[in-house]
Amino acid sequence: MKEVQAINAFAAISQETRLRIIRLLVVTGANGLAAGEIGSSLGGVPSSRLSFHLSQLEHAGLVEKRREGRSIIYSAIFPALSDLVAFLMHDCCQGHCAYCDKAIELFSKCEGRPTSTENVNLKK
Amino acid sequence: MKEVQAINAFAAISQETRLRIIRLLVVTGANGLAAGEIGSSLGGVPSSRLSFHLSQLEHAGLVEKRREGRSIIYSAIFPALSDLVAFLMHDCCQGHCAYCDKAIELFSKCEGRPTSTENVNLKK
DNA sequence: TCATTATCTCAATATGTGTTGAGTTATTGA
DNA sequence: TCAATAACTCAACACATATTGAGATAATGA
Repeated sequence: MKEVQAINAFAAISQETRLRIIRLLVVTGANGLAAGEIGSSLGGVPSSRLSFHLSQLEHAGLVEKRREGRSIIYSAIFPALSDLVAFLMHDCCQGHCAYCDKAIELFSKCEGRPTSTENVNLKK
Repeated sequence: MKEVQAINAFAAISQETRLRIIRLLVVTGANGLAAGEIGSSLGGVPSSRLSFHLSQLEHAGLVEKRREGRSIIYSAIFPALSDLVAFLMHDCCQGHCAYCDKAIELFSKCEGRPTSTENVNLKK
């Protein structure tokens, strides 16, 4: 991940509505939610505002959309989120922080689907 | 962590100079760096600008400072960074993503000091 | 005490961002 | 084809943020 991308991504989520959208989509997972459902989950965000923020998030590379009938379904791009975290914590303690190293590795495995604890093996 | 704090933190790191400062301080670890060292590591940021950005980061709760002689030493607040990541990825896949759950747990253990892999145990 | 170094504060300016409302495009079912 | 629904685009305004330079404060060593 490049610095500009990281800056754009952080800028995207440093706004109330957008942060709420992303957190909602993180909980929702890979299936995503229709724009309208997002708006109502967030307590009735006006459509023009919602649309504006969704396109900001899309531009920042954090969400993607697909059309399904009348609806446009938005979902979080999980690798983008994990790259973002990795960029922030890169080389923690000069690369000698085993906690962060391992955490970054685990995040990168998330694909927006429920995972069983059995898949989580700490030894490489 | 509250939403406002998260928004302020993300806003703080969505600016080139500040993102670079934080990443530098993450690599540096708990010992921190003097303001002047930060400025020169970043390729000569003018002092008034550096000072402005450091105080923004401090306000956002991401760095702390202490005086040592003439210098003011800044260091990253590691728990704040891990809380931030946790806030973003909270309840991933409705709380059924074992990767993210574990990653969040590991991040929270980082204290800005090198860690040996022996300390990293994935079974609770 | 004085000069020096390190860092911060402040005000002015320029630039960027969020919100709003009106109007537009796309899809569906009658 | 038409009405209804879902979502988007655009322009205008208000507000927030970054940069700059000048000046202030704090600690050190001679």
